[in-house]
Amino acid sequence: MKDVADLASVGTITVSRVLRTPEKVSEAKRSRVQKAIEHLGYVPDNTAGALSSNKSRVFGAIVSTVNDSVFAQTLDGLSSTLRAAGYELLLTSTNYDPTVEEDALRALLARRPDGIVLTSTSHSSGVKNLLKSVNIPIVEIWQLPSQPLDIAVGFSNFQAGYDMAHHLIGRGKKNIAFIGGNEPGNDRGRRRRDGYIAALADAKLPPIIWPSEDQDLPSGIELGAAVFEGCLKVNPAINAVMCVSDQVAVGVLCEARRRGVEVPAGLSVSGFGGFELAMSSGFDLTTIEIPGREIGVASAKALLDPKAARAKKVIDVGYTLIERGTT
Amino acid sequence: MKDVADLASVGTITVSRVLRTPEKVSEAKRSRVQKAIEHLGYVPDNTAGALSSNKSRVFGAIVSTVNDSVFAQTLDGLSSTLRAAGYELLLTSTNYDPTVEEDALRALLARRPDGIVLTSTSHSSGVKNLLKSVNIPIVEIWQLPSQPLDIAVGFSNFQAGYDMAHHLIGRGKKNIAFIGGNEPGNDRGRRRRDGYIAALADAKLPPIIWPSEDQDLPSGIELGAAVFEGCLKVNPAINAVMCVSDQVAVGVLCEARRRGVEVPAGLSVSGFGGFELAMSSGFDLTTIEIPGREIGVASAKALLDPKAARAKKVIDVGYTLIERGTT
DNA sequence: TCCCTTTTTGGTATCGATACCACTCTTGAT
DNA sequence: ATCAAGAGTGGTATCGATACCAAAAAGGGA
Repeated sequence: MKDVADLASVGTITVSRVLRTPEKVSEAKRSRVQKAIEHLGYVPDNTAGALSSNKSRVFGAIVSTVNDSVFAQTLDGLSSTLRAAGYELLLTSTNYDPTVEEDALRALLARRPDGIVLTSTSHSSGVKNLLKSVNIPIVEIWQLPSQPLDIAVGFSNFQAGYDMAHHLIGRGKKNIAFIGGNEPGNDRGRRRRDGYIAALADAKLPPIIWPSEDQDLPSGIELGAAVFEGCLKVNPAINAVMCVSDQVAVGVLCEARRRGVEVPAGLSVSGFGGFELAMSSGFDLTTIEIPGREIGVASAKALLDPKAARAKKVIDVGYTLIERGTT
Repeated sequence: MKDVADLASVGTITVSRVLRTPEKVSEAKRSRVQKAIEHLGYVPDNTAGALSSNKSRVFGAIVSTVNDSVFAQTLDGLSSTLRAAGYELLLTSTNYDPTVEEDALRALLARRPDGIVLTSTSHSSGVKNLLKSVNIPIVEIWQLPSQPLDIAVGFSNFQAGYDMAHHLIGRGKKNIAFIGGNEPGNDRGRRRRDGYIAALADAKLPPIIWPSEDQDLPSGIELGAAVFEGCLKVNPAINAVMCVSDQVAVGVLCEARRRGVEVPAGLSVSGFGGFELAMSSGFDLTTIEIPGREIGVASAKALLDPKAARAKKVIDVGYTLIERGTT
């Protein structure tokens, strides 16, 4: 920076101002400095800037996994929006292991981020204390918690589950099973199941949950395929399955087609998530779409302007129930 | 840090050593310092450490998208391995827009990463100059470039395309079409297609490529579904389709089933990528699986020990051709 | 023309850790 | 008993930017 300042015959502080607050520097010097920067190929050192200004221009994210298409969209929206504003994203994934969260957070805080995004689950007290001790915006995403730590961006899984069950009931189905949602450390599916249970209770219908907590079955597509042997065999009266995810639903549809089960006449199927495949003509699945990218964009905005976001506290981006051919 | 040092009655430098090189501190002081750290809830400031030691303990990654399951696995492997070694990952995605790469890189370099991972495509000269001017390990992933900038981790798309075409030829198919691979800014699919063309040339068979460059068709599953109207109608003799991705292949399979086309007797179908769905019993797709996570892990190791990695220069993780029911 | 306000500019201290060097204290061999 | 080698420890300068304050330059009205 000293070199740039010398070449442009200005003070170092003026170089700093050209980069951070160009409007405060006169046109003449600004262009001289810019030319010098280009000529020397100067790349500023943000670690030094972070130390002196106490602003790292970096945000941290702790997510359960990047390996999920809707989740990836959120990251995409987050990172693009932040980068457009001159910020970068420090990413950490926990792989659904809650014991990792505190370590990951500690490592993140050592990099002095200007804010943190994390997936909202039940956090350990260590995590809560760490978050309370730093004075930066905290954004919890996806599930809207009843008691947000600071700011929350997401939607209600319970309500989504309720709505979908209500939709199936409205189609005249009386024996509706809920498939999946027992993966440990992922309570989002569980909340959708709770919504399902509530909707069936309101309609005075008995809930059927499969598989039960103690059954160890594969997840995703394979679970869907196993429905026919495991769930429908025990209870052949079932004429609708509400799946915890689109992946499971696609598994059910593939297997139904193979067995010649008519959808939706013989069996209604619904999904959740807006998985690309489900939208395609080949499946035509009724599902609930989550605006994944929008969650990312809204979180980024909350981080960039925490004052405005804190006024709202909870930002509900909603979801869309899309009725298609399988119900 | 001063507070911790005072509480433990040691010098600040000893506190620093407890955190970075604990083996160089006597047992007694080490535990005293550790107790003080815990008692005060001290979280070290890495930005200061980065400034003085010239080591940020952060690596940068520039990827085209996180929204792709195999890609996400790579990120996952990368981030987990780095975190286990006490490093963090600064993530930037370009959304397949090559003009973004230079800006993203410049922003990344301002954070003084200890190394950089980027997807190997043709880089602009600005990007190359920036990379040359910094003296840190650069790892190019996925496609193995003929002239690596520094270190490369991946596999040969050309060879993969060649092998799959060879496999189909070996199954006795003579009229093999290649579906997809024309998306702009993504030359990996194009290389697989080139491998296909080479294999057909070796077998003295005519290549059939669909869609042509100027046709504007959807990508992914929808493209697969469109094959029957667009490609097979023009050339009904085709009895095998080699798809640029598993998504496209799944689209073909769904539509084939609907139309009652027998697979593989009437039409062989192959994919690429190891998309979860393709592995499932519902599709049983012949495909080429890429060890996405392994690419990430190997890249992380290369970043952490560049000397060893530079000795190899190019690390080929290979791929696996998995013959299943569709060919 | 002069004085006051506003804009533009630069000097210096500072952020919090680590590198470097110097020093003390062991330990073990002669 | 003496000395050398090495382990353990601390003081101080330093990394490269920005905050803070002061000063200079530029307008603008009387």
